[in-house]
Amino acid sequence: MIRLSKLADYGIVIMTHMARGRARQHATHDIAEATQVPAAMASKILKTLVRTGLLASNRGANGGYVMTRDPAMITVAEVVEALEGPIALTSCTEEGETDCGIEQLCPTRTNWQRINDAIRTALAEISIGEMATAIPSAFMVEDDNSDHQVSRPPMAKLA
Amino acid sequence: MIRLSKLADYGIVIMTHMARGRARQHATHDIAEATQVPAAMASKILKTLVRTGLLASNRGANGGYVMTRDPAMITVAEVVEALEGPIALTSCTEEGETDCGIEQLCPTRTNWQRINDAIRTALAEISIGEMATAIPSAFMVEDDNSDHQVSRPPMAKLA
DNA sequence: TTCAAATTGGACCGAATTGGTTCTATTTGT
DNA sequence: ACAAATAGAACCAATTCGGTCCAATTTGAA
Ligand code: FES
Ligand code: FES
Repeated sequence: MIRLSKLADYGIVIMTHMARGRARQHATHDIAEATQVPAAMASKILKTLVRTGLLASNRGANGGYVMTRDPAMITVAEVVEALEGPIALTSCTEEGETDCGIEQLCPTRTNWQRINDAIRTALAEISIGEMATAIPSAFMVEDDNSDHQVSRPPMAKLA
Repeated sequence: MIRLSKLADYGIVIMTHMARGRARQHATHDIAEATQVPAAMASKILKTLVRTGLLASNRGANGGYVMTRDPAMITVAEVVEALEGPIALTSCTEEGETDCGIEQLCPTRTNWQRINDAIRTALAEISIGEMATAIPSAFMVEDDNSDHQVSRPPMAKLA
């Protein structure tokens, strides 16, 4: 009923991958290959993740991307927000858009806010760290190609 | 970060309106006027709400739409689902789409499910009744034109 | 110093989705 | 018979989205 954009979907997959790998730094090419996200797409995503501060980059030869924080401290909400742009709330709740006289009273408005909050909270309660390591390690497969792949099965649709 | 379609947005506004008005039956024209949703649009929405069973219709002259349930018993989740089509979960979780070998183990998958559930729950925890009547009645304006309007300010963007 | 491996930023495009309209058929009260 | 409604579907325009491509820059290494 609510669709998450592929950008965000991919973004989470990528972050999860980076969190899992023991390598501290990852190059676009490797990430794309491992996650099956089209390289150009992955690049685009990585770039914006840098802009938003969730990743840092080392340019030039032997460059790559590094997570700036402990994966356990990064929420999926952050990743999604980073990729789907600034969190635009209901137009009514936005600054300066005082069109419908009864702002202070309108029940619909406050209820929407409740819904908004509920969703954001849900998304903020799961960390990339969890996404990456929720499997009991005993069950982990040898070669880490068990990485979550996007190939055919994208994670896209929500709820 | 997550956009609700205008269809769903409008749908909720319309249902809320119908819940609020003391009239049991509402004609498309009146609803459109009251909510500022373009008439054709409103019509389309009402039709599908009937198809999904949230509304009943009386055809012919003096016809109109009626809620089939107590507004307090209708959740926003239901309205949204009714209008945005069947709830498609992650392709991986859908039947028959067993592409990525490790379904049983993939942590990402189970976490997505958690997120999905969290969101659906959030949406299911607010009833149309609440949307319509959350204001302490003491504060209600005389003429019910204080109805939530869509005109300029649509409720569209979520979280 | 020159080359190759990387990231950066932005423009760009085709396809899918969405928001919205319109038209015809059907039902029903008067 | 007529008018007021809903039913259903086709249809169109505009936006958004998924994805690609390119020119510029940075940096390690031969
Ligand atoms: S529409 Fe703006 S407050 Fe209700
Ligand atoms: S991608 Fe299907 S289970 Fe992880």
